[in-house]
Amino acid sequence: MPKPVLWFTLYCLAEMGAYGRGIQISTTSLAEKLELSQQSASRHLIELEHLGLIERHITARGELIQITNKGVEELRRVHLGLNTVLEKPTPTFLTFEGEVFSGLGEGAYYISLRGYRRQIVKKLGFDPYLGTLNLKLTSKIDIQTRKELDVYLGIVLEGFENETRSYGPAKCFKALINNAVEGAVVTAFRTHYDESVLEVIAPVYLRTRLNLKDGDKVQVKVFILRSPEFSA
Amino acid sequence: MPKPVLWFTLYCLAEMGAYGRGIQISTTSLAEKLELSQQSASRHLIELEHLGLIERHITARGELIQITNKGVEELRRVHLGLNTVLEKPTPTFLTFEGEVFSGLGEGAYYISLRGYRRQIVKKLGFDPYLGTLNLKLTSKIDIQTRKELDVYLGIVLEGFENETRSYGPAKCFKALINNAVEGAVVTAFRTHYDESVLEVIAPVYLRTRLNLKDGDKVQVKVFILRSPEFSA
DNA sequence: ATTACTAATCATCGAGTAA
DNA sequence: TTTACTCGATGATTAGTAA
Repeated sequence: MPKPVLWFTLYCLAEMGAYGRGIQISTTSLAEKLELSQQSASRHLIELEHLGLIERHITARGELIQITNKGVEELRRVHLGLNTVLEKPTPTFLTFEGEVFSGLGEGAYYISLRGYRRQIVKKLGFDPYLGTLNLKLTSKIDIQTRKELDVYLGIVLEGFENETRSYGPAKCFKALINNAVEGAVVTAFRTHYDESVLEVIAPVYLRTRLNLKDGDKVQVKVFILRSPEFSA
Repeated sequence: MPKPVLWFTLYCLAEMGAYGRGIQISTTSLAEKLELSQQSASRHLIELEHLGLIERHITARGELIQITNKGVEELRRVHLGLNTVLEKPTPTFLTFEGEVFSGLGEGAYYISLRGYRRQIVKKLGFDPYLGTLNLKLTSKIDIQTRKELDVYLGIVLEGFENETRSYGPAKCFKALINNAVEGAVVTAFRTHYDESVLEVIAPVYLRTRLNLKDGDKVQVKVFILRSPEFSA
């Protein structure tokens, strides 16, 4: 979590449209909105950039500011917290629809590692098929929803290291694929690769079990744990 | 708007349950959550109390903290802002159901004042019947929703003064009563009386027009202006 | 215009401690 | 145990100004 003052500046930027389309603004006008000096606005932007929460392109007449995925995550975290506090119903599951595509087989590699595999058996309750089903999310709303996963509590697979290298932690959610097979969705922890992809694992080979080929549509129901995580 | 640091402390308190039931907590344990010193936690609580955002009852072993309506409003304001930013659909109207009851006739008094009446004609487009229909909200969800009105933009009736005294500003929302009559809901601006009451005005005498007597249920559809207000 | 440096100012914080 | 004071240290903000 960034410091409250910085979070607030980030929030202000978002209100002005820096999420998505991005905005062009001068530090002076930002300062007015924040009720701070031009110098402080400038410093805040520098610090937010260093934290990786915004991207900037400084031009002659102001700067182009865009909130990064990491930045949106910080906003989303508080949003979820407020949802809970203000008694907005928190979903118990999220549904996605994606198209099957072939990855490069890294999924299979990671799952085959004993460090991960043993945790999957223990924490998810099944011995995974050694491969992942990659789903490309196409609708805008699904991609949007996908990002919400980042701030929900999931089942954590701890990072570990073997002789060769070290492996980071990952976050899983139990899931139901095509309303038929129980499995899980796996997301790397705090690594922002492609936000429009869902990686699914299951105890069985999903392609044969569900008779899938590239381009087929698949529905996934992802189960959320109650409260949003709240930590740095 | 309180300072960002204080807002954040307020938010933390809310997360711990200080909204609604209230919490018993020591400044030391609060300090841990905030990652601040006990002294700072203490100071924050003092300041929040001075701002009227929380109420405290200090006991031998910690203090009882309760977030006030004003405090919740501050949280709600940011929540709504985040809704907009994160592209959650903002409602265009809110619906309520309440029971008719007889007030003390102050409604009629206020509306009869030229200072308000002229603004109603001009800004709401009708000449109001000189009285209000009081609705008591009974369901918890309606009372909850009623509070949301505080942070939405409405049509503002400016305050004024006459020979006798001065009158504060009020906020209105156009409304549809029982899906039949067009009128408006009036809320005093930043005065927190009874949060479970809705005051309705209309160009006609609603009790005869809709054939209402005390205790009858009435549906009200309240129309919201686009964006939430964002100011002190 | 801009952004952002340095230096001076001012607010906030935490240590120590009283009640 | 508590809360919350004083006060010196820390850190954030603004003024002035360079680029």
